[in-house]
Amino acid sequence: MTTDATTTAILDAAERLFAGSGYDATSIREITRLAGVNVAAVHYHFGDKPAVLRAVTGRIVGPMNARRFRLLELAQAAAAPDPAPIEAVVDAFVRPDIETLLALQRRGTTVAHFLGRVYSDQTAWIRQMTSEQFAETEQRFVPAIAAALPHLAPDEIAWRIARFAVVLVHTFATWPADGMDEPTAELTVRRLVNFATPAFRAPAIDDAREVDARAR
Amino acid sequence: MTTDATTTAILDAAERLFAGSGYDATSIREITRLAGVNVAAVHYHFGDKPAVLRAVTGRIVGPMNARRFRLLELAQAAAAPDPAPIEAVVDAFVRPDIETLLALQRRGTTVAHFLGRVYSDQTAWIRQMTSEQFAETEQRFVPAIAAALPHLAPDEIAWRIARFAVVLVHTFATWPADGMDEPTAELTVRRLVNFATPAFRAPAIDDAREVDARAR
DNA sequence: GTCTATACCCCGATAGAC
DNA sequence: GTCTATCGGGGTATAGAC
Repeated sequence: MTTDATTTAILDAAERLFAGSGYDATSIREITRLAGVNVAAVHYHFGDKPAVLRAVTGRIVGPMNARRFRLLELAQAAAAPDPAPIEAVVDAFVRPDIETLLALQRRGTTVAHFLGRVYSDQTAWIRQMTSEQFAETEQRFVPAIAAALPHLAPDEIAWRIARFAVVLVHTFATWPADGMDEPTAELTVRRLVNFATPAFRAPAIDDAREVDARAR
Repeated sequence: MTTDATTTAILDAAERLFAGSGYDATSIREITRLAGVNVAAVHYHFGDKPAVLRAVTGRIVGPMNARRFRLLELAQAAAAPDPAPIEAVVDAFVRPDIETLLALQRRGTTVAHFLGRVYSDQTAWIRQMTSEQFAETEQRFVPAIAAALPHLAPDEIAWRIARFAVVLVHTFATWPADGMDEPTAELTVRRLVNFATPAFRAPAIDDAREVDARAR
């Protein structure tokens, strides 16, 4: 089982160290020292160092995405038969992450910093891992946004989601060291939604050129 | 002088390797191997490894910022006595970087990836270096945006600039491997400006609540 | 499943000859 | 300014006893 005590201790320690110093700067020996287990245990339970990163990431991202999809469905159900409005879709994108981190309490800060580092890492195999995990999110949110903003092509929507995701990841990376309380978290969600919604609503550049021409 | 051949060779090699693999994953020995110089030369010319990163960064960012400030002044002069409109300010923020990278031709891709890595690095001393370099930009652009959007508090403007900067850094990190041609670069600038302008224009969240109340 | 011991390698930095 | 040699350390991974 994955609930094995040694396995969990290794994951917890790795999460903390990756969050604080990044993957490259963290050694297996540090992880085992912090976890109170033997060096060989890591190789026995995970195989190699990349597998540890994959395991730490998967443990966090799985539930987070599940929550995100559920919230999107709720927003769509609430608006039916109309499409969910763009604010609600953006909210469903951001809120699950902020709330999950808040619910994790003390570990939330660690997890935020960990996600901030992994999701902005440009190392090829790490990028591949994160973009595979992100694929389902994109696949579900592009149609939701397309329904709310029918003037945008799917490619343009995907482009904007990717830029917005970058801002969200930056929020993780700069997560306050002492965590957030509930009002601050709510404010963060509203601030992000407020900032991003008009960006999503912007006409595509070809349309913008038409608008310019019309205004002239 | 800084035009010393050995110094330049080391900087060029370090830039390439940092761009491709990141700071941690690049060793001084690799750098000297690629530069065709001796290991000890790095310590003689720079002192230590962090100093190499600082030198590589400074060589790029100095001219880039100079160009950014000049373009902001031009935009302001063109609009005088009115404040420069927000589109023009955002354009002056983005364009110098894209154009500098384009002008660097083949090296532009390397420099873009290098900047993408350094400016999203969360290591304390690297963050300090980059935020010091960014301070002057913030200091100049906050008033320029405040003049165009008087409904926003300076703190809120700084917050939005920081988020937008993150998107720009992401553009560097995902710069096409074979570089950009001029039309693509122009399209990238317009796409970014088009996406970001409405985000800057958004009312602050307290104002937004008032707007919601008024609409009710 | 857990531990010790170890193989084998690379690292940053410096001393000192040239 | 450049090079060789070396110090003192840490790294991943595995073999093999328990």
